[in-house]
Amino acid sequence: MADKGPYYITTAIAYASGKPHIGNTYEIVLADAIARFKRQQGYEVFFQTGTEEHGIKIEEKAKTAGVTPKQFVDGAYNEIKRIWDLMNTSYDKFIRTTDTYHEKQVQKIFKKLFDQGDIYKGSYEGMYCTPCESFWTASQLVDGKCPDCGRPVQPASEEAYFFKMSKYAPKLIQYIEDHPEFIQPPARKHEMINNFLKPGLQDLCVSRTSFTWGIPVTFDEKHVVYVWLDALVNYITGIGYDAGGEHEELYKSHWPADLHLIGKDIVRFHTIYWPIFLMALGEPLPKQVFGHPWLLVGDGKMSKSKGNTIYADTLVDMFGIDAVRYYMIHEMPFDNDGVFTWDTMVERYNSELANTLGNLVKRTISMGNQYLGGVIEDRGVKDDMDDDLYATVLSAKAGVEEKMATLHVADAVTVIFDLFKRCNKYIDETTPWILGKEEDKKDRLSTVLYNLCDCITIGASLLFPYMPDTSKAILEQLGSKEISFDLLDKRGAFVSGTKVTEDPVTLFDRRKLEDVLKEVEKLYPAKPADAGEGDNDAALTELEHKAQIGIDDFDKLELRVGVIKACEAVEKSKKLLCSKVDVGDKTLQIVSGIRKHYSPEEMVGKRVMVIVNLAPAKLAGVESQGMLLCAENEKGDLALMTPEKDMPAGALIC
RNA sequence: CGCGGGGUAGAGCAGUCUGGAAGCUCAUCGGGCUCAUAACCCGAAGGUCACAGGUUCAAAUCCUGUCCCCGCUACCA
Repeated sequence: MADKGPYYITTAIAYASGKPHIGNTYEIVLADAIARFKRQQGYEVFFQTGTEEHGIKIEEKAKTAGVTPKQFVDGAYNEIKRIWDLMNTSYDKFIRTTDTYHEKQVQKIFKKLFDQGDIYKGSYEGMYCTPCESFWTASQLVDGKCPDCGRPVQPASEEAYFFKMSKYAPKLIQYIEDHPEFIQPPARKHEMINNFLKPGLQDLCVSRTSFTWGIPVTFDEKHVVYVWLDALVNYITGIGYDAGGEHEELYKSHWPADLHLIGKDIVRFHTIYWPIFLMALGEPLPKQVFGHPWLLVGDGKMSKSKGNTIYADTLVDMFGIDAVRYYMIHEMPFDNDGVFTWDTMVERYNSELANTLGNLVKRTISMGNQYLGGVIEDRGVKDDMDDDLYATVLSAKAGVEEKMATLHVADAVTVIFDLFKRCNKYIDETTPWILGKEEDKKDRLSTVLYNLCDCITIGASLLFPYMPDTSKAILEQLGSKEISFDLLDKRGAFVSGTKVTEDPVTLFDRRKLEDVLKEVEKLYPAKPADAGEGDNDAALTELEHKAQIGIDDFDKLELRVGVIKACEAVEKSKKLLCSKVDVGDKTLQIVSGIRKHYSPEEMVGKRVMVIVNLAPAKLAGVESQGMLLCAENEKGDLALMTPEKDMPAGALIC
């Protein structure tokens, strides 16, 4: 096969905080399909994935678990790698940000950028959480509070290193506009330019002093390198970049990357910060960044028996590796989030895998054995029907290439399954079981079955990048060999006279939805029905718990019943309501992000739970002097907390 | 008037750039076939292509306005 040159593809590195769920697993499978396809086309592919192992969160999780951070990430790494391997992904390199060579390069890179003036020492203005000793930027805050402990934060400043983002912004805008294919899907590009680049980039804080589980800055040891700088450069350190210019061969041949495959949530880091870091280092920018949508877990009707966290290994146990790969690859729209449901999983499995594909292979081989003793020869008795069959089959390769060129991976798979469907139709058109009964039609019969084996060989070969095991299994049953990609648009992939297997195995056993649901029920036992609807059953959700506190911590809070006297929408906001709340001896003005759930009218008169002694803050320019407490479920629905008996405004909650 | 994406058959989606008889999968109904995994093949029913205007011989597709949904951002103390 012709060598088409290097192709470097990466996934984002997975955060080593626990077992990856199917949403995380989707990315590696998608990347694997692309990588395998590119190899098939003849590219010299290098496919990198890995784990991000630093940061305060990991430091804390390790503490909670009573192990060292390193022990903790070793465990997470093993689990992540196990899932990646389970999914049969063909990565060439698995990088860990705790790998020594990576840490060394990060330190050299930091130093280099400092020496050339792109990184400078300044002070970090941010929101500080005293108990956690952590700084947060406004965007990191969760509900305006510390994302870790949920407590209020105060403005503060500390010494930190900054990267001069603004210096490179014009060059980056130019690059993005000159390379319309750089950010995919295109919608993301507009978000980046309009939300970040056009308003002006802020310098990025690239060091922290608030935790130690990170890569130390060599010349100022109380600082560790900010996690994103550490993480992003994995794409170059993994293939042998050296900040001193002593690059390894792999780096020379494969950088810049052809594709960074990442989740849509981190597009900003990959299309703004990462390119700017590279510009500062004087290295070329990656050719394309694709922010893929998310694979979500929907709930649908059978909610009682379902959880929110589904892991790939659970699915593999039930359906097999390739069926899960198929689902992940095929059920995802190009730029909309996809949803996993058990119904859809079973439906795709039965309809496409068992019926269309599995059954096709089985019936073809069975007929070959039944009528021809298993030896399939092309005896040259042709018919117009054959040309029509081949018209579809031989154009499939071009169809797949076209779809893959724009990363429409799901559509590429559809093209292949259209091929298999056409084969099923051909069987009905040619009625081999009738030909088989008449001695003088034997030659025609043989040709018909030859054509089928030929077409299935082509289809199975095209299928390889997406469902490698299935592809191999089909070819093996046909007695066929792996076919060079260049030959997949020509007749004759299947060698005339080949003997097919005597007892074809069923590739995909049909599954009954009710049986699957029973298994699911066992795996995810439903919580005893307490509420009426039960449609947001959280039985299996792993809740994140906060550190235990003492009664004295609780005593710091002043919680009282408040009565809402007046309420109006905050004009400049979509989410905020501004309420005047009577808390007994005074009326507080409180701004809350609940506009989606409550109208100003219905708020008035409600008795609610209020934190009275929260430091005031401005939201959308409006001062807020407290906080209304709400319960929130995983879907984001909110409900105000109200006393279950009538209590007066100002009643202490304790 | 912050930026962007979307609203197409019961469900899930394609088609919109480059106007030219509304398509795919599943589900439903009818028929065919029996090699095969209750499979496979054919056909039918089912859509005012969010709404209202406009351009055009012709609009799901182009233009204008309106209504909903969803991301991102600012701001969910």
